[in-house]
Amino acid sequence: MDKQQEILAAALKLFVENGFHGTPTSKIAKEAGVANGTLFHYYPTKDDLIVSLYISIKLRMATHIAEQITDGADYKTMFKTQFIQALYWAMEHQAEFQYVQQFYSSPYQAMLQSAELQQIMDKNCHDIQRAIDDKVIKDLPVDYIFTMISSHLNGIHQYLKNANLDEKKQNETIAQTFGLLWDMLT
Amino acid sequence: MDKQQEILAAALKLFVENGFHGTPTSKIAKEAGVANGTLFHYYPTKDDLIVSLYISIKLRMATHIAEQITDGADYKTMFKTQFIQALYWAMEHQAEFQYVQQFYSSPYQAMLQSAELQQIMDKNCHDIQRAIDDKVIKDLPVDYIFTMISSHLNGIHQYLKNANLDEKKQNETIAQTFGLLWDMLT
DNA sequence: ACATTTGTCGACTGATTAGTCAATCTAAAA
DNA sequence: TTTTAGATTGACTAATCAGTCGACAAATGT
Repeated sequence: MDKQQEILAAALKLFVENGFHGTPTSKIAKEAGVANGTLFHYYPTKDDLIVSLYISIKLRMATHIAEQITDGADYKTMFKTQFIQALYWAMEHQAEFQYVQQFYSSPYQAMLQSAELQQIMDKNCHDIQRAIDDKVIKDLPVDYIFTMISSHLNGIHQYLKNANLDEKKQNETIAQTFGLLWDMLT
Repeated sequence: MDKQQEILAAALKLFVENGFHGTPTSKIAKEAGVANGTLFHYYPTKDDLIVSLYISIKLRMATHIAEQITDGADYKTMFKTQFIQALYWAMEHQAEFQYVQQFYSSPYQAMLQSAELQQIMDKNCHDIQRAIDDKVIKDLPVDYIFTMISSHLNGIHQYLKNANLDEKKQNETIAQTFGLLWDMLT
C-alpha cells in the first residue's frame, strides 16, 4: 500500500471514530505513518482529503457491484444482484459505508461535484427508466424510485449492523427485504 | 425567546450550515446575541450543546406528532397519521430534520443516552408489536419494521426536499408513499 | 553522468478555539 | 432595605490546528 492509500485508510478510520471535527490532520499523518507535509502534498487542504476519500469509497463500491452483474439477465435479477451486492459490500466495509453516510449528511456534501460519480448515478437512473418504460417497474418519477431503493438499502444495512445475525439468517433477511422492495415497486 | 433558546436556534443554523467542525462556539454566541460566557453557563461544553440540541429537536418533533394522534382509531389510521405528521413536521422544519440526520450519522450519536428519547422509541416499538400480535402487520422483528418505516420516512423526505413539488402534488406523493409502505408491511 | 521532476520530511507559524474567571447586573426572597 | 442566588458579561489563556517551507532523497528522463 503506497503512502497515498495509507493516508486514505488512516483518514477513514479516524474520521469515522472521531468525526471531521475531532481528527486533526497531524493525527491522520501519524496514523498513516507519513510526515505532516506528505499529507498536504497529496491533498492540498483537509477539505480536499475529506471529499477525495468519499469519492474513492463510492468508486470502489461501484466497481465491486459492476463486477458482479451478469449480462442478459431479466430486470428482477439485475436489480436483485445489484441490491444484494451493495449490501454485501456494505456489511464487509462497515467503516466505509458509515463514512459515506456521515459525509452525505454533512455540509461537505455540497462541495461534491464529481463527473465520475455523476456518471454512475446516471447509469442507475437509466436502468430504472428502462424498467419503467418496459412496464416492469411502476410508472413513478425515476428520482422517487431511486430514493426509495437507496433508503431501503440504508435501512436494512442499519438493521443488520445492529441485529448481528448469523450469516444464514442475514442472507435470508437480505433476500426477503429485496422481495418486499421489488413487490412494492412493480 | 430567552437566551437559552436563542443559543439553540443559533447553533442549529450554524451547525447545519457549516458542520460541527466549522462552527466555533464564539460564532454561535454572536449569532445568538449573547456573550461568550453565557453559552458555557447553559452548556458546559460544546459537546453538551450538540447533544442537547439533538434531544431538544427530537422532543419537539415527538410532541408535534403526539398532539395529532386521535384515540380509538384503527391501526392503519394511527400509523398513517404518525407517518404523515412526521413528514409534515420534517418539511416545515428542514434545518431541524437535517440536523437530526447529521447528528445521527456522526460519532456524537454514541454520546446519546436520553431516557426521554428512549421512552418515545419504546412507545413506537410497542405500537408496532401490538399491530404484529393482532396480525395486522407481518410477523417480522420489531426492529426490522421500525427501521423500514424510518428509512422510508428519510427517503421520501429527501425526495420531496429535492423535487420541490407544489403542495397538492406533495400531499399526493406523501399519501401514496404511505400506501406503498403499508402494503409492504401488511 | 547529469538534470529535472516528484516524493518525503518535520520543524515552524499565524490564526483560531474551547473554555475560564472575576466582576457586574437582575430580581425576587427574607 | 438587605441578602442571596442565579444570569450575564467579555477580556483572557493555554492549547491546538491547518497549512507552509526549505532541505533532502528517489526516481525518471536524456
